[in-house]
Amino acid sequence: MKLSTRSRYAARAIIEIAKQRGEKPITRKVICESQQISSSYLENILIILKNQGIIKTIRGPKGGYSLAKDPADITMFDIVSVFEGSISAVHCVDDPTQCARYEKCPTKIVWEELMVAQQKVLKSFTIERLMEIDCKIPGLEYSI
Amino acid sequence: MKLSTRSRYAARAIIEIAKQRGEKPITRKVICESQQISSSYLENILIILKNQGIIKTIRGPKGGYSLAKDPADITMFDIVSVFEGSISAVHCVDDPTQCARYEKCPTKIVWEELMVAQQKVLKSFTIERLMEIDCKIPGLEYSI
DNA sequence: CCTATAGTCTACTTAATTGGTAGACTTATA
DNA sequence: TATAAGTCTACCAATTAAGTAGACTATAGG
Repeated sequence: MKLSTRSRYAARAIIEIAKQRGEKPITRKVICESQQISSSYLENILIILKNQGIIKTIRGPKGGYSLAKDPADITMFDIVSVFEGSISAVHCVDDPTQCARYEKCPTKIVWEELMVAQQKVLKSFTIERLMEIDCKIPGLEYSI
Repeated sequence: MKLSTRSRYAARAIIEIAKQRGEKPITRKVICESQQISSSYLENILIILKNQGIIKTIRGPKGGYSLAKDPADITMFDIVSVFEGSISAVHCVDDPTQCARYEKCPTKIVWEELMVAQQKVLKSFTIERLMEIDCKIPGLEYSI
């Protein structure tokens, strides 16, 4: 049930990007330095976010990353689900044909409710909302 | 965010054990056959459940597995948390000292709410409740 | 046009985890 | 005392996660 570091790094990077408030793109170097994430590793993550249409990029000097849509239209669910595949805990919840006993399986009900609860929480957090929560503490960084 | 097969097998095995309703222990062989789980693999899982005081065992002929407590006192949270470690998605939610920025980290709030929501769902499902939901369909089995 | 900046692509490495298996050993019933 | 059961130790293979390296491409600005 652990979230991959990819999801967590993505969340932190997106917030860093959102802080620019559309003024100018932020470079990967700056994100890495403030978030203490390896640049090459973050590259993989940002490419995926770009392909998902969550962020956009500009190459060359003065280039960098910026949000592809309004912070109010990006949720934590959008970000996390890219890296965790489906967020459902069990395959059969996504694809009931996978399990012959699906219709009457007692445990299935647990996994379904779990997924619904998770989605609800993740969808409730937009980047906009997180920006309101955010506050800068220079000199401190994440350890995970 | 996927649940390991250990958790899922454990849940299914526990339900199988609970079906005996304390009459006599059920052998691993019987559980495996009805649940289509490898006996050696399930052994590892059942040992862990035993060490957690969730089930108890009797060795030798007429031996097998039975619940160590009342089905109403065993929740899905008890079972899942053994195999997933903590169910929290991120370390810092368990141990805030791990992260220097914890106090004001905007993403932390998401992971915390996620954990709370998960716990709530898992704790709401007791084995007793699942037994009421359960229904037998002989000849069919789980595919996952 | 050249150069420096900054993203992109491909491919690798390493370590951990997951899922699973084998076989010797212990316990206890009949 | 034979046999049915759980237990312990140790291994194996496949996958995924995390991270790295280096060549390549695009573009702003002089």
